[in-house]
Amino acid sequence: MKPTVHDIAKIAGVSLATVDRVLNGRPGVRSITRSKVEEAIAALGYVRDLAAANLAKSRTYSFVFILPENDNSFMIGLREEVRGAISRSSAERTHIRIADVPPFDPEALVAALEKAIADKPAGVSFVALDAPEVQAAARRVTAAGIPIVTLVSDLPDSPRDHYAGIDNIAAGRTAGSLMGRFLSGREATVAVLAGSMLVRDHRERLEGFSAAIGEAFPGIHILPVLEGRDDPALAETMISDALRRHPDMAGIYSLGAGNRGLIRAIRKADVPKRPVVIAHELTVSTRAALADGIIDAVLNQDAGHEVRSAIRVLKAKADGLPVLAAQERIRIDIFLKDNLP
Amino acid sequence: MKPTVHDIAKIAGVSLATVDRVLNGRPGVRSITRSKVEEAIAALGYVRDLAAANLAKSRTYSFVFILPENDNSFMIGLREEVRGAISRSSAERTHIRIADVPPFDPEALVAALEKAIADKPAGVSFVALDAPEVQAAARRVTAAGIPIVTLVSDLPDSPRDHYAGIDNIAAGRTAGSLMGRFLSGREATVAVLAGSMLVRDHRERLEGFSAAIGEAFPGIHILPVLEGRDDPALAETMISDALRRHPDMAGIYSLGAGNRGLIRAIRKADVPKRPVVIAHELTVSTRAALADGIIDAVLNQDAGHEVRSAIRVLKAKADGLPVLAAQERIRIDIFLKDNLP
DNA sequence: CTGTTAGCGCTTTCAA
DNA sequence: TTGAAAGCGCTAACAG
Repeated sequence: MKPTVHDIAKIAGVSLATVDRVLNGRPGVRSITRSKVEEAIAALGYVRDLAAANLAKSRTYSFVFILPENDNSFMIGLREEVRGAISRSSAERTHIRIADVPPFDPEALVAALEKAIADKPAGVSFVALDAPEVQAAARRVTAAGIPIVTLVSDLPDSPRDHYAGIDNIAAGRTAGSLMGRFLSGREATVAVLAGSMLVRDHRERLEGFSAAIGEAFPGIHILPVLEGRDDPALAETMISDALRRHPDMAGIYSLGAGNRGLIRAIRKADVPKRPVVIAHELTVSTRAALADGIIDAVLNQDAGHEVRSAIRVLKAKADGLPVLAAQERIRIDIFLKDNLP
Repeated sequence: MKPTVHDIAKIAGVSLATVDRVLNGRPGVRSITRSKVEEAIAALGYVRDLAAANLAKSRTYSFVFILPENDNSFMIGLREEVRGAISRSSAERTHIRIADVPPFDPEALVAALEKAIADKPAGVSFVALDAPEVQAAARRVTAAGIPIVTLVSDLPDSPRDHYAGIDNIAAGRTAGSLMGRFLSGREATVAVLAGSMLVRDHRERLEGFSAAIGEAFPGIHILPVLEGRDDPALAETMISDALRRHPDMAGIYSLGAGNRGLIRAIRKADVPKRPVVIAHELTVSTRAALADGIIDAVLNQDAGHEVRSAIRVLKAKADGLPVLAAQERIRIDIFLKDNLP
């Protein structure tokens, strides 16, 4: 039989309450008593039954998820996943609040973090913006003893406990390699469509893409980045223009959102040969374009996995437990039309 | 406050024991009483607290995992993952037994299934072999009320509750598409190295590969399949021979195991240009070959995910609970040297 | 500083 | 056919 607190109490010759105090590092135990209990714990190889403990405490983990009110499919999907987690709250002993913030607004994010601190939740998860004031706010969250998991976009040089998202440099490199291979390393001109170079993810993807191309495919020439602000209409205009100016354009890497516009531009384009297109995030539109052969590959991060992982990690951190690294690694999914889920 | 059995008892005007009997569909309740209780349950929107129930029952889920004593890296890794799960047993309230069976031996698998039935576990998971006697045995497991999750290799036309593994036809198609794209659709000869055409996974991968090539890359000619029995030494000989006979060979698809031999053969080969190589399963050797540029892409199934998923699903089935399909879908991971984990 | 006692939400004898 | 009461493993008052 698995040892319980009773066994410890018996062996150490103390009461349940004292065992509990030692187990939970609460004060008010003579060090001599404490060590007797600790010996018994070690001798028995005791491991606490978290479920029973949570039952006794009628514990629910309260978390705050701070999400940007972005209207692209990916962010909408991410929010949907958090809602899904909320609907499973009772079974998972969680209480999750979604805090909405305007996109790309560090001030608003800081305010939301302050509000979260006031709530004293068991954990906070947010889509980070790479700004000093956000880092400072994150430090305050940590100082308040609240675990942090950054979601989708990381906050380096901050004390966040975990990042639930992909390695964007690696994603960019992957896109670069695929582009190079699909173009067979021949002389070619490729365009890059980004949302904004102010966003860290986009900068990193571009960095990885350029590096991979530069190292292995010297014949490929990358045009200056087009910043489409993740806006379909703007993306459409920019890509149409670019295709007109460079009718020989052999490839397009779309590393941000707004792919609906990109897809429209390509469908309408009057070019001898469709360019190789690699985009990010599997959405209704990119999926359809992949199936139709308009897009050649889609790199994806699984929003559901990210949200579930963030919750698991926050729980573990709240309980001071280790996480299963392999389970929490967010993959860079590569989808061709052949392996669509 | 979340409603509890006490609330139900109060509202229905019965005792806890009766509520419990209704909740668990146990006999000995007048139908009039039963409906009173059911009304109360519905009115309150009651959902049972599984953790509390398991505590009261001091329940542990006992599972049997039947694994082939195969000595390739993938199977070794799979076994390692099951061991990892065993080491987490106490926290996860599971008791997992590994049953070893000789590989590719339907009789042995059937015997192991029979033994599992005798154990009366809460669930069984096994790497299926596609044989009628195995299907029959699986039916007996189901008849005994034991949930089944097939692992890595599926058993069609059987009543298995779930399959924790990848879609091998899609994997083959993916390999085919990548091969075609990497070869730019030019005239080319490619070889296929399989373990055995008697294994369903391998047949399906070949089927998908051939289909994808046939549909989109008519210039590519696929040589007759080489059956290397997942044996490195044999694979090495076969690939070396093939490269000698076809010095112009442009690609190799290795859809089984034994990749160490394949890699050695390629390293030693005296050919003008290295072929494009696509292999399955990320192992120490395929990983190194990927990094060195010997292998161009590796398709992988995450053994850790498969095992954790199998356990989650078996638990859910044992409790009659639904599963989160998105969480349990095993992806076809595509690794280039740029997105290695 | 330490122990007693009453639960958390559910299940399970054992009586009635 | 129903109910009372004890208990799963742990925690949290409240006394001493």
